[in-house]
Amino acid sequence: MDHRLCQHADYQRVYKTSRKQFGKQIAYFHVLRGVPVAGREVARGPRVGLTVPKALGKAVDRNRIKRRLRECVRGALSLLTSDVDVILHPRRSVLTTEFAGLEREVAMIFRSVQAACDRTKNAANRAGSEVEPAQRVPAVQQP
RNA sequence: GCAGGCGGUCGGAUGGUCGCCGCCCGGUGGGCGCAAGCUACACCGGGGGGAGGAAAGUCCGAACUCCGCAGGGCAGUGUGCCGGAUAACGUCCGGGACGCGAGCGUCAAGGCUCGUGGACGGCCAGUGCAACAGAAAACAGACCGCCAGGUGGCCGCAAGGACACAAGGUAAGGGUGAAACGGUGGGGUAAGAGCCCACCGCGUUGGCAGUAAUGACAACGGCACGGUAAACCCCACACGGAGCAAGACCAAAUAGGCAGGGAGACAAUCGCUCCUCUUCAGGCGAUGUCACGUAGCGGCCCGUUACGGCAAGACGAAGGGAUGUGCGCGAGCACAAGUCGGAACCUGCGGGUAGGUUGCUGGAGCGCAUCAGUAAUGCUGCGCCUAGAGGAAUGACCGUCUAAAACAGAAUUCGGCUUACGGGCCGCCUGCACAA
RNA sequence: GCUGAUGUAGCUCAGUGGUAGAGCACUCCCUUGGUAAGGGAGAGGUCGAGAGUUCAAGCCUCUCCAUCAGCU
Repeated sequence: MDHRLCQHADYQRVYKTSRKQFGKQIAYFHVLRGVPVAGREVARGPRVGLTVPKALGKAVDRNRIKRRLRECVRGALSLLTSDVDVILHPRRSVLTTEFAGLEREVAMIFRSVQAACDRTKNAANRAGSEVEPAQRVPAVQQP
């Protein structure tokens, strides 16, 4: 299963339904993917997208940022277990910092994302057993 | 040897561990097929390939694709010494003239040699522009000046001297400017002046050399023809427009377009028929029966249940009445209410979106050699295949050379230009130092 | 990727090749008991950068830089 997030529509969904959170050198968005709609195939497993706008530098610098981050994501992907979409917004300092520090940061982000997913899933299960789910994320999951 | 300038060339190498994107081969599974086999899907194994000299800026030129197009002209845009190269070019090569720098030479200039630079046709077709300064800025003119002679008075014994005035002569000197109808030297003169002479510049003519640009030479002229065309313009030549997000093919859902079906029959009763009422003609509806369509259920042509076939869909004739508007003193007359649409559903067709496939890399290609050419380049032969993605592939870490490499990332493809760039190598020129 | 447009004072914009301007904003003065308005004076510009043409460039030509917009 592809762990990349590609479609423009997917990006829009993540941006709409989540709030920006900040790490030291990377800002990130994350959202749980909804229940599969009948007749529509939905990808399983975590997906990660990168956004590197033109303001971060010229083509060489942007490519380098993406490559370093992809390498970090490859190492830390096993930390994400649920069906979650994550978007990373790196800063310019990603170009120059030590690679080991970058790896630590990505791992930390993924751990916190996974923890947040577990929390919301448990809350949804408890609430969904009796009444209408009042939580924000499950409400959005309805098609 | 060092420093500087110009041109060319290379654009980190190598080893290890993980990882990314195409391609090829083999295997397994899936799918299709009676089979042989095929396969665009998934996985595994192996092999091989994977950014640039500028990939950049998008400044030119092409290929390719679509649109337009009888033919010709105007307008517009671009190019602009000559010859050659090329698919083409604003590019490249060679040559010429000109500018700049250095050296040699000269009293000085002209000149010679080397290097180097550039959008280098035409102001003897026409029109325009030139602030300020200056007397004067364009078929020239005279401010301060200079000048023999004339007139006037003054000084002086005289020779003559200085002054003023009018009419002239002159352009050497002063001064302004970016630019003032040739420059230097000599003669000449009242003062001057190509007025005359020598050299230079310029122009005209002539033949000579050269494919040509042009060059050198001779004779003559006697200075006229100032600058600006990256001012309008003239001359010569070239040019249709858009661009791979061009274009082609396949094509879901939803909405919408077009065509057809839906839009049948029978009997009686009760109704409707356009502001309203009455009558007539025609038409229509509801209820009923049968047939039909759609959906569900039952295994089925069949049965059964539900729904559907629409504003009671026509618009004609005669007469009476009400309302509104206009006209009319009024009686009254005229006009108006309101328009033409077809439903659910089914079938077919065409356009077309998401999405997919293609265009997509073998080409005006690269390397080597021979030959032609001063060269750019071309012919021939041999060898090579060298990214092709689609949110977009080359990375991370550790070694060694060696220290951390500079500018920087393909997106339809080529030929150029321009701009950015650490360092290495090669060639040419200049200067300095040392040695012979 | 392709195609266009624009850069002038702190801001918004003018500017036929001949000394760079307007409005708002800023500083000082007058006016007022004080403020605003009004009047007067003043400061503020590498005309995005660099070359070229020209006697002379904000303007003409070329090359760079930055910003904005359109095509999907």
